[in-house]
Amino acid sequence: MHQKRVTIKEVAAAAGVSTQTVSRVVNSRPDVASVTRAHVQEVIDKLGYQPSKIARSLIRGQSYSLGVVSSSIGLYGPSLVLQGIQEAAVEEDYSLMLNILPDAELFDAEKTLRDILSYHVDGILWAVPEIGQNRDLIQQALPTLTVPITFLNVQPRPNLVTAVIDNKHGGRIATRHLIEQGRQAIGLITGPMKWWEARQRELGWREELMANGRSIDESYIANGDWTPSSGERCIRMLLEWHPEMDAVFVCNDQMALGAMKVARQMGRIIPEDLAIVGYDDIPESPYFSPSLTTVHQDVAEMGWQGVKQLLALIDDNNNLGMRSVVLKPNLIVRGSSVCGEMAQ
Amino acid sequence: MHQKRVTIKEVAAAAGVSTQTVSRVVNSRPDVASVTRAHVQEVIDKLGYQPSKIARSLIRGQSYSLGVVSSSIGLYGPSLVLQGIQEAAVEEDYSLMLNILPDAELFDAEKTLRDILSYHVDGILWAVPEIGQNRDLIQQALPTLTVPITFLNVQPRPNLVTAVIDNKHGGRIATRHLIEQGRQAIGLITGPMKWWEARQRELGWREELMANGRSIDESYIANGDWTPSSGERCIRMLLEWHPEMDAVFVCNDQMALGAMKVARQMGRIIPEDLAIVGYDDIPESPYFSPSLTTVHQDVAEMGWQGVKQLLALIDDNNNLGMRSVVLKPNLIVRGSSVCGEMAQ
DNA sequence: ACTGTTTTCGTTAACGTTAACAATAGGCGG
DNA sequence: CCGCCTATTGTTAACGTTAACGAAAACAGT
Repeated sequence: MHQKRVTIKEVAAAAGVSTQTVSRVVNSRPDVASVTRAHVQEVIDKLGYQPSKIARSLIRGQSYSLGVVSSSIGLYGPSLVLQGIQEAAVEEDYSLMLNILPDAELFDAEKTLRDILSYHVDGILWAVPEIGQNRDLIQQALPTLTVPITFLNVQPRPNLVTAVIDNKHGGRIATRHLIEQGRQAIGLITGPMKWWEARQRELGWREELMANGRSIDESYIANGDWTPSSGERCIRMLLEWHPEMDAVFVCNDQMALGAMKVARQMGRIIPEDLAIVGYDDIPESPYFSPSLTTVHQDVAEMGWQGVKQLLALIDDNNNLGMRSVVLKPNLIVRGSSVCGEMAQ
Repeated sequence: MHQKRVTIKEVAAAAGVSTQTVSRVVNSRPDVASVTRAHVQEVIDKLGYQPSKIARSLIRGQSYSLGVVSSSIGLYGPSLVLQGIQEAAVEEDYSLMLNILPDAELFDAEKTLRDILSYHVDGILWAVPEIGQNRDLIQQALPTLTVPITFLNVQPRPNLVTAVIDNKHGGRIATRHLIEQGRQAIGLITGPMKWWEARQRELGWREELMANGRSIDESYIANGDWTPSSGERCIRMLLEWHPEMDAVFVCNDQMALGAMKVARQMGRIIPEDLAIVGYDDIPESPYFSPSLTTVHQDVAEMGWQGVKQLLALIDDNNNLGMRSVVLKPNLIVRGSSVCGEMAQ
């Protein structure tokens, strides 16, 4: 029922030239007479010929496709990363082989990579969050890799090309803001501590407090798991143990949502009694009640940068220009942390 | 710096057999002596040989890869669809070539499809929302297609294989619920009317009202654009014009978030004065204040179904079993629509 | 006219794999 | 011991394309 592929041979036959000449036209080589070129092009258009990228990649040893390994794109961050990757790839005329791991902690890295490599991708983008020891899973497979690889949002390591966001800095600016607002007792609701990103955000909170001469009370920390319900649980715990708490840095917006809801139920007015700063700047956060002050990070840009790096690695495979990229997040101040005019 | 690909020839040489024998081992053909098979397998493992899927697809005319065209995966729905597609693809041992359109309304369908086809995909999944006339863009390119295609969440049409969610039904059950709660004046905040899904949800609202003998007042409708800020704008308009309104069906959760915020600011108590039902069941909606009653649809399942259909088309390309799939959404009742025990 | 240089085009082989067929060896019945 | 069948392995060609080389024709300079 479906049309058959049009091949270069059919075009050549129809145009009365050799396949090589057609190839030259397709690839805009200079050594074709302009009359011939026009004629061949005409036949190409008429037949709707489209060169086969896979045949081409066999002979050229380059496929103009990248493998992307991602995970949990149901979350806002990861799906934006993917979007950034795609945009950069399109711009550079690359296509993407996608592989979404169903479980970011437990996967067969070897199988995944082999699978991707069997499509002769020119490089691989590793966009899986660093959780627990999941980096080890891929670490072993690395030496067998036949193409360059770039890592997104993992702990930078020597000999690894990475594009990351400075989560620690994010934690610092969030905390700094609360200090500047005159808050005295600043709590913390973390993400799952297995996550590198979560640990960095916590570290930022610690460092900023210390830098301002505050002491750190470990019982000011509650461990969440990114979900709104964990935010509820954590804030309840914190406020019961420490009724004096007047600010909390919540390590993502979803938990902040849950935390604000419960805090209100417990009689706290936000931001007067309790200032909240979130993290991620999800599209909903400006419309929380009150609107949420949060840390914004350009994850799409991170994806974009990862692609750029990967292409650089592909082009100069002696890794001379190997550099990691670090992006800084920035703070979006809204009503949940500032008393007065910004309220509501 | 990177290892070279190990080819079947090297394996054959190292094992002292012909490439064909290696091929037979790799593909688990029966006609290999078990001694030979074991030996070859050993060499394969030692060298880390991975058959090239692109060479294989050239000769076999089947690549075991599917093209996926998606768009705006920054939204919750589309990214879940993608996840469903991926899961089904993995299960069926297919890989995905991903193409995310930066603009769902304006794109070069011809170029996109040609691009994907040049990788010899076995089929294409069209997961772009139907907006305005964007279906026409691809319609023209269809006859030139060399592989089957399946459409996700578009208006079902004859001769098209589709997997869709019954958005009209979603609109009906949302509205029915509000009627059952004894609401008298039920407003509507729509999505952008260019979207097929948005029109269906509106239609559901209309039909359900009519089925219950209610008259329809066009000024009870406000047109949003999926964003929370449009929800704010719409609810303000509706409540100013119709202070008697005691319920609103808001066509997605993000707009519902904005609407609830403004309604509260305007002095309405939810759900006592104003009941709200949303649509999508985003992860945040249980934690809105009050928690949001909403229509849940299994978009991942839709993606999964689309893959199943596509594979069926690939296998029997005379389209005998061509069938479209329609999934029904269901209502999640929470605090925003029910007075009493569910409050808060 | 002769040689050298371009310009233009074709031929051959190769990328990594498998289908189709051919070939070899061993087994078995007579 | 011969012919035939079966089990196992090898050979050749092909998938669609391009690199590398070669060849023909046109042109120019002497």
